[in-house]
Amino acid sequence: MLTSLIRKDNEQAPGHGALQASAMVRSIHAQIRQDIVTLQLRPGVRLSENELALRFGTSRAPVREALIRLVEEGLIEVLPQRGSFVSRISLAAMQRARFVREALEVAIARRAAERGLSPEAHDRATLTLAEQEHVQTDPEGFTLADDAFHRILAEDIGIAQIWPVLEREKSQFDRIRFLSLPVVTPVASLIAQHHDILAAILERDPNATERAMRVHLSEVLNSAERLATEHPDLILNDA
Amino acid sequence: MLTSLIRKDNEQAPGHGALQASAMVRSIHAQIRQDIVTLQLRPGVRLSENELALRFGTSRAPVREALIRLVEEGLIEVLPQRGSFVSRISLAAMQRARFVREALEVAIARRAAERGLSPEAHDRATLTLAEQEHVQTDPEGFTLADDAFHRILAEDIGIAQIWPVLEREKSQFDRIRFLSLPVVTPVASLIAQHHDILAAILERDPNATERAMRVHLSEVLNSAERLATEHPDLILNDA
DNA sequence: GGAATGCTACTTGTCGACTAGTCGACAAGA
DNA sequence: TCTTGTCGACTAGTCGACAAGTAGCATTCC
Repeated sequence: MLTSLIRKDNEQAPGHGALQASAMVRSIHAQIRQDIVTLQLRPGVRLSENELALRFGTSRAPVREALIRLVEEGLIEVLPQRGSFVSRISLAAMQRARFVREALEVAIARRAAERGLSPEAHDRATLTLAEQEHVQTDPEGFTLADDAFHRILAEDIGIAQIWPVLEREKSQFDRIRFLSLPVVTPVASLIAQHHDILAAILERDPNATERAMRVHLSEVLNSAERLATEHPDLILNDA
Repeated sequence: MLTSLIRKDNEQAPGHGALQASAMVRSIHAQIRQDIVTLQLRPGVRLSENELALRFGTSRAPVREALIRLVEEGLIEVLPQRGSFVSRISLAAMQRARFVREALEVAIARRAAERGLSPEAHDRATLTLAEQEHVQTDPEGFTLADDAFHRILAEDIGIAQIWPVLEREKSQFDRIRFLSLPVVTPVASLIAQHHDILAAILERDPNATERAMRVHLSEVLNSAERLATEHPDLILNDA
C-alpha cells in the first residue's frame, strides 16, 4: 500500500522531543476557542477564513489549520463552499459529556480513595478549597477553582493525560456553564460537596467517595441542563 | 475581541446538514490511518508530505489537512522543519486508554443492565456472538466481531456518540492488538465472557454485569500489555 | 405580477512557489 | 584523526492566486 512511501533508511523520530504546532497556529486556535467557550462567538455565527486571516495578519493557511483543530473538538462546523459556523450546543453532546464525566470522575475518585492521595495533591486540594471560599462571590474565579479541584484529583492518580479527555468533553457544556456566571449558583453547597469528597478520599473509603462524587456531579450537571432549557436558541435539540 | 469579525447579519448555519471534510481529505486520512493501525506503517517511520501528495495525486494541502487530523488522534507527530513521524505506541497512552475503557464500558454495561436492552440490540448481540463462534479461527474477523459486540452495547443505551469516545482511545492499543492476530489468543474464553456479560444484562443484574465486564476487560487489557512488553521497539516508555 | 435566469459577491478547496530551518555528506585545515 | 565550515537536499510553514460551488439579488421574459 503505502509502503513505497517509506524512506529506505527508515529514519527514527528523535526521542520524545517537542512536537507542538507552530506558535501562530496555536495562538489563533486558542483565541478563537476562547471566544467560543465564553460565548463571545455565539453558536450559529459564521466565521470567514478570509476575515480571520485579516484579523490575525496571516494568510488563510494557519487559520485553516486552527479551524480544522476546532472542528475536531466539535466547536466549529464547516460546510463546504458555504461557510464555517460556530456549532450549536448539542443536547446529545451534553448528555454524552455528562455520561463520560460521571463515569470517569467517579472512577478517578474511587481510585484516589483506594490508593490514597499524594501529600502534594492533598496540599493543593486543600489550598484550592480555601481559594474557592475566598472567591465564592466571583463566578468566573470560582469556576476556575472548581475545575482546579477536579483536575488535581485526576492528575494525581497516576494516569497521565486523563484530564485532557475530560476537558475535551467538558468544552461542550462549558459554554452552558458560562451562561450561569451572571446568575446565582449554589456555590456554598458545591464547596461543601468538595469538602465531602476530599474527606472521603482521605478516609480511604471508596464507596463513600463515589457517593459524594455522584451527589456533586448530579448537582453540577442538572444545573447545566436546566440552563440549557432556558436558552433554546443556543441549543441543537438532537437527542 | 473577535466580535468585529462577526458578520452583521449573523447568518445561521443550516439545520444539522452534512458537515464532513472533502472526499479527498477523508480518503487520504482513512488510508494513512488504516496503514498505521495495521502496522503497515510502523511507529517511528517518517512520512513526507511531498511523497504523500505524489502518492495520492494531489498537492500538499489535502495531505496536510489529513495529517493534522491524525496528529489530533495521536497517531502522528509533527516536528517542525524535520518531518512527520508515525508516533510510537505510548505506554502512558495505553494506560490511559485502559482506564478510560474500563470506566466507560463498565458504566455502559451497568446502564444496559439497569434500563434493559432493546430487542434489536438483543438480536444483534446474539447474532454477533454466533458470528464470533463462527470466525474464532480467523483473528481479524474475530477482532471485528469483538468490537461489534461492545459497540452494540454502547450504541443501545441512549447516549449518542459514546462509541467514538472509546474508539478514539482504543486506536492507540489497537495497534498492539494487531500484533496478536498471528499468535494464539484465548478466543473461546473471550466468547464465553461475552455470553456472561449479555446474560447478566438480560437478567437485569447491574452488579453481576459489572463483575463480568471487569473480568473480560481485565483479560483483554492484560494481554495487550503483555504484548506491549514483547515489542519494546514499538513502545515509547513514558509512563 | 410572477417565475425563471444570469450576474455578482461571497464561501471553502486546492495548487504551486517561496521561506526558514534541519540534517548529512564532504572537504579543508590543524 | 579530529574538528569545523560549507554546501546541498531535504523538511514543514506560509503565502497569494485560482478553481469550484453557493446564495442572494437584479434583470429579463412570459
